[in-house]
Amino acid sequence: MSNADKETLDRILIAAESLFADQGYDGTTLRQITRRAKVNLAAVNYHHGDKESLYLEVLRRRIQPINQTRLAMLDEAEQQAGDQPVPLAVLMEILAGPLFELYAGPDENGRHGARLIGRALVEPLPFTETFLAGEFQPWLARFGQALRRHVPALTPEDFLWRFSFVIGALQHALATLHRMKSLTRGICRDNDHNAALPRFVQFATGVFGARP
Amino acid sequence: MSNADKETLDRILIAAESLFADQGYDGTTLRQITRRAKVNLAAVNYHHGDKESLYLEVLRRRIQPINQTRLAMLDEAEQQAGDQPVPLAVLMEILAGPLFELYAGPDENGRHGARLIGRALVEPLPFTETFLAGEFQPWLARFGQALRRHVPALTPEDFLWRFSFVIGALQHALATLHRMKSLTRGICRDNDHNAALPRFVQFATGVFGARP
DNA sequence: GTCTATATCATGATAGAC
DNA sequence: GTCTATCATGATATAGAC
Repeated sequence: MSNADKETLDRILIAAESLFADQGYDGTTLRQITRRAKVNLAAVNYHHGDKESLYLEVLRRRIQPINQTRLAMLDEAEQQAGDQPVPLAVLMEILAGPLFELYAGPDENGRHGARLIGRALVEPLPFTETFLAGEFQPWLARFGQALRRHVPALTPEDFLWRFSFVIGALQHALATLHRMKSLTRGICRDNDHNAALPRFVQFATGVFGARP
Repeated sequence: MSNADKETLDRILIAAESLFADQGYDGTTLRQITRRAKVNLAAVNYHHGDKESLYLEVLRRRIQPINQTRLAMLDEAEQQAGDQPVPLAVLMEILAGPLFELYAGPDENGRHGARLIGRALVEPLPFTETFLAGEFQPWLARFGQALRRHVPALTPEDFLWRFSFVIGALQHALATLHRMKSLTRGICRDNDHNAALPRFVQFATGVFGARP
């Protein structure tokens, strides 16, 4: 693949990502994307097929590395723990860390990607369902097992409800990180991932910690 | 207002509500709404002006009674508590109870309204911002004060982060209540508000309970 | 591979008859 | 108040020149 291709492709993906994160799938037009990417309208169809395919590519580009990292972190943590359960705080770091790192990392567009992941999971589009299920199911199954060991007395239903609450808190945090200042009347800062991650870990550890 | 008016108006609002809840604002067309409501396409413009006004009316119809109920419950709880803080579990019932009651109540369309509230708060549309701020700010301020008394040692920033996590959990629970079965591979039931509310109260009480 | 030009269609909104 | 008919716009997608 030539260099010019790569740049055009990347510009489209990056422009699409930030617009999808801000406005959602239906709220974003291909014209907005090509305008921001400074490419011709036809380029997106040529490179990515239709709008749905483009959206899935944007998602896949962010979700796959994150879930790979999570699996690798889980591997290492379980090896270190031996027969013992992986500590709760470590599990929650595995859950949230890669997302906040994407948000904060060297890739300045990562924060749009992280926000988009939160948004894509909240508002389901029909054509993303099987894709998202396939992307998350493998690592979520293993993560759930590891987490389950900390609360063996909970019924499966109780466990899943608690897990659902924690996932909701994480997605909400990701989706609002860029406007926390206005949401908190100036008390919290915008994009303050350094504040968010440890507080989330503490929060989530407490939820699954030793309580009735 | 004549009876026929009211029925037409209501049919439009109810149809719009369920479609907005399923597909979001941008994903829903006026034609879908009028088709489901079995009214003419022009009726919605005649009665409600444009699409944005209709959306705001749909939201207002659900949000106003809920926040009024919350304020009344808070009044009563504070009167009962006297100088003492209102118990945490009571506060969380005030936060979540009216929403789950709308979801489960005698109005069979309430569940779409409850889901829409969750969705409207997650994915902000430019033209809803001032409306939503105005609707929630009055009661949220009082609720925050009451909740704050349980964790006076927390910094304002820590407090707001925890509150944000809890709000996110609540919104996520509301937004996914109708598809919990598929999300949990059959373990939780769909629309099981009787399972969700007490578990949320327990969860949220724990988050603000006596922990470091 | 890239762009111009365009085909095709659906949308929100309205004018005007009844 | 309600409906038919229609408008202007902007959407996705593609055909075909270069």
